[in-house]
Amino acid sequence: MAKRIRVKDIFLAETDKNYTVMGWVRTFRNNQFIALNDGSCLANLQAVVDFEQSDPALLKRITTGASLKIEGKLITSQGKGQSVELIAENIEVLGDCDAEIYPLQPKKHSLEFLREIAHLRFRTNTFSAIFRVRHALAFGIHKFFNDRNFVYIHSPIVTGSDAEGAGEMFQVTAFDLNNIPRSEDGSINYKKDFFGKHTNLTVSGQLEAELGALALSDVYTFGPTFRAENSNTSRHLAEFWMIEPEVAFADLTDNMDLAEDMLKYLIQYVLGHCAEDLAFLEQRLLEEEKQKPQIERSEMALREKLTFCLEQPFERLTYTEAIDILKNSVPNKKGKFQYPIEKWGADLQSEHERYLVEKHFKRPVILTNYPKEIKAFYMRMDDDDKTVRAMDVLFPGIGEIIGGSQREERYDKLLKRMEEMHIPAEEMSWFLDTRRYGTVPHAGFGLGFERLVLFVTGMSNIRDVIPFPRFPGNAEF
RNA sequence: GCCUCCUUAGCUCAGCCGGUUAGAGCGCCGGACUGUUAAUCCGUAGGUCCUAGGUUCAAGUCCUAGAGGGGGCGCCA
Repeated sequence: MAKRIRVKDIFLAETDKNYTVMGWVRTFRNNQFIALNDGSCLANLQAVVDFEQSDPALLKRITTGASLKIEGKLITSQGKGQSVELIAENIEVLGDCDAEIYPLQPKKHSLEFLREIAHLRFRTNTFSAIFRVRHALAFGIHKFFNDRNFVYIHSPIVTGSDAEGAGEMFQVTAFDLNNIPRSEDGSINYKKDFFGKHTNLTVSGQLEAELGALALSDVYTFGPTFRAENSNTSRHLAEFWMIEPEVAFADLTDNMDLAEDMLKYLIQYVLGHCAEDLAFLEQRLLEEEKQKPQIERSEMALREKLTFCLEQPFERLTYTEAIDILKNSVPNKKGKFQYPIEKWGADLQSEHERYLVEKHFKRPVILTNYPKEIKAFYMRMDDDDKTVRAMDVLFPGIGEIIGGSQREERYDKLLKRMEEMHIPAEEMSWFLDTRRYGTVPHAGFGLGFERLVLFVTGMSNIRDVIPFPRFPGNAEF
C-alpha cells in the first residue's frame, strides 16, 4: 500500500505539502467536509472535497463508517474548529459502508447499546479513548516494574492446582463430554485426560510468582485470570487481567509502599501520556452526571480526582481501627447500614468500605491486619494469633482494587493454617518446599487491571473497559 | 445466586385512569443549500409495542410465566 501518515502525526506535519491518509468516515458534512478518523488519536482530520469537480457517484459512497484513502495537500484550515485540513485531490473508497444498516450514527449512543455491538464500538470516540488509555496503563505497568528490576514471570494459564484459594474455577479438558472415561468405581478417570490429571484455568498466578520471588527476589505476573463465580456486578468479569508482584525480603509495609507507588506512577503515567483522551472522558463523565441528582454526582472532575489521588498519601489503618470508626459512624448509629457493625470479626461489606473511602477519609484507603478467619491460608499470622498481615487497597467508586499480604514464610505455621482450613498439604508440597529450603519473609498483591482502567477512565461498568467482556451467560465475539 | 427497575421505528425516548388509525427527535431515502463542525431547511418511507398465556366489550397500558438488558447485594481483583 501507499505510505500513509497517521492522523495523529498530520496535525504536526508541515503544511503546503502532499500527504496520503487512510481511515474511516465519522461524518460527511455539507457534501464537502469529511471527518476522517484512523484511531491514532481522538481528533478527526477534516478533508475538504471539491464537490463541484467530483463524481457524484463517488460522493454517494462517502458515508459514515466507510473506509477511505485520501491524497491531498495539507493547508492551514480555512474554517474554525481545527488547525489544519487536507484538500482532497484523490479519494479512493477502500470499503463501502451501507449507512442504512450500519449501526453507528454520528450521534450519542448508549453504552448498553454499544456493548451489544462490541465489535464496532472501537470506532467510537469513547471506546477508542478507553482502549488507548488501557494500552497506556498496560505499558506503564511493564515500565514501572522494568525500571525497578522486576522480572516478568509468565505464570501458567492451565493449572493442575485445585487450591489456588480464590474461588470457583473453569475446568479444562480434552475429553469427549459425551463419552467420559470412568474408573471401575464409576468416578471420572482424569488419568485418561490430556494432562493426565484434573486441570483448571488459573484463578491466580500468586503461588507460582512466590516460587519465582524466592529466587529472583522481585517478580511480577501480568496475565489473564479466570473465575467461574456467578458474579453479576459492574465490578466483576469471568475473564480479567491481573498484575501480581511478589517481593522477597519484604514485609507488609514494603508491600503497601509498593502498591501505593505503583498506583501513583500509573496515574501519573496516564495523565502525561493520554491528556487528550482523559480530557474527552472527563467531559463524557460530566455530561453523564448531569442526568443524575446533585447528591449522586462526584465532587471532582476526572483529572482533578486523579491528581488528588497523586497528592494525598493513601490512608493506612488496621481492620480493628476501621471497625471502631464504623461502629461509631452516623449511618451505623442511625441504622442506615444494611449490615450493621456490631462486633469485631465481621467481614466488611461494600457499604462499609464505601463509607470509609468516600465519606470518612475521602481518599484511597489501605486496610490491614484483618481477622485470620476471613482471609486466605497463606497470609502471615500476627503475633496476637488473631489477625493476619493482609492488606486491601480501596478506591472510591471501585472498592477493592488490590488485595495482598505478607506471606506466611514459617513452615510450621503455614502447615498448621493449611490443616485448619482444609487445604490438602500433600498436593501443595511444591509450594511448601519454598518454606523448607531457604525461606525468607516476602509479600505481594494482586491488582485487578480492569478495575484500575475503570478508575482512570471514569467509566462505571467493568464490561466497558475490556474489549470483549466475559461474564455469566455471555461469551459473544 | 438474591433484590429491584426496564423492554414501543435503525438509535434515544413520549404515549395520561384500559378507549378511534401508536407519536417525536436523530438516522435512512428524495429534494434544496454549499466553509461545514453530531451542518441546516423541506418532504417520504419506516412498528411482531420483547415472547407466550390470561383478565376485559376493548390491552402498548392490567395479571402470570419466560427471554434479554440495566442498577444494587453476595463472592472478589
